[in-house]
Amino acid sequence: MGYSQAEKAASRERVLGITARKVRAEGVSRPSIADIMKEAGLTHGGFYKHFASRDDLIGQAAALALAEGEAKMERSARKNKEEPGTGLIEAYLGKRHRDSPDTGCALVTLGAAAARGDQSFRQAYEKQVRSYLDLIADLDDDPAKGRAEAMLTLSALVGAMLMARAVNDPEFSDELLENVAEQLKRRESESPSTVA
Amino acid sequence: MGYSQAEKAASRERVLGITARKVRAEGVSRPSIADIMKEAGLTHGGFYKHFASRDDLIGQAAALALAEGEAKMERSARKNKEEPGTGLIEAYLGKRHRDSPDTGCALVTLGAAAARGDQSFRQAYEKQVRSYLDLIADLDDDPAKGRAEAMLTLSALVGAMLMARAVNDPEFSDELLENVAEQLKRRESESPSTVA
DNA sequence: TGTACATCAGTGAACGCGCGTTCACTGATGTAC
DNA sequence: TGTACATCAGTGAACGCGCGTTCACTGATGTAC
Repeated sequence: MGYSQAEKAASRERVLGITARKVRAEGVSRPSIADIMKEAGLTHGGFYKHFASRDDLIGQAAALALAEGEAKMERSARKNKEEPGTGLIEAYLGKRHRDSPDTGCALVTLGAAAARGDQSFRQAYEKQVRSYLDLIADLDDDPAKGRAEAMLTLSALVGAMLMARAVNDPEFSDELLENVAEQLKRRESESPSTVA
Repeated sequence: MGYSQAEKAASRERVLGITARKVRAEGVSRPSIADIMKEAGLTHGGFYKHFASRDDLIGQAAALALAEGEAKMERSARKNKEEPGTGLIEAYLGKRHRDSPDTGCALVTLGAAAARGDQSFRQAYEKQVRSYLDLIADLDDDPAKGRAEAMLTLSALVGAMLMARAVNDPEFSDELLENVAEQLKRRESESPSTVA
């Protein structure tokens, strides 16, 4: 039927965005090209006008998922509070975040996949980890707080969310999120600030 | 050729153990029945004498992987120290653990899969989380330390290992493990012990 | 204790389906003149 | 500004491979007598 260059670019971005969501929700191996294209309102044949292969798409979508997740998290954190440090903790360990992995932080959903992935996947993942560490340091009131402390905070956020999603009992899941959030916030306020 | 009941049981256990390792190393979707059976020294046809379906095997293997991982971790922790609390932290966040995911803690490798999995998978995962929390409480010197503190510790262990494996730069990975371990050990020794 | 026979773990060929990839084709876009 | 034509995004059929699953068959095991 003939399509303009703008339409092509729009199609590409639509496919990429849909895949970024699917990858977080279903993992890197499950989403099929046919399903993705159908959700984008296209047929599977045209796929290769946009991407060299399925791996190519998944790689780009994973990188996008990582970037999207953090951007969203940062917005929530800054919006919630005049104390964005605890705002981040509350947003990250919130039930809303737990219940919408498809739009949430991809460090949680893509960690195991990145560990088994190729170099570019791991680089994208690492970039996001570093970026989160900067964000945590940036949001904190106490600028003297160290890198090591940010690493502990990020590890606890990611680990708690991973487990809260994987566990079967909803109450236990809530308990995990709430307790870890409370511990981290207390740590934040007590602020021993004795950096090594 | 004819096989004894003991041989059948041995085959079954071999297949299950191999799959438990493969599942941690490659995820739940990748390992194929043919590959698993070949590694067990068998042909793929006999598979259904032992398991109802691929899903059946994967489910059982995931549960086994979770149990094996923790048992191994507990052994390392108790062996390493007269202070098994810090022993656990060192064993868990050690490079040996990072570099052998196929025999390590499956909370890390199977978290995202469990989140997308069926109820029995999630129950097995949850059981292991609870068991780890008990273990952490048990190993700690200070019996007054609370459940919430154990949750923070476990979250940090799991999150740090997830990221340390996913990141590309080996030095950064080391740094993550070392800093989080140091922070957790300091927390352990300072022991504010002010339980809510 | 020895013999006859049913069982069933393991084999390897075959089936069927899903899915990534290819390809000939269509027709509006967008450029050359 | 209008006309001719090459380009190429999108279509849908077809291909081929991997893989889960089935099945007829084999022959030692282990039980019945």
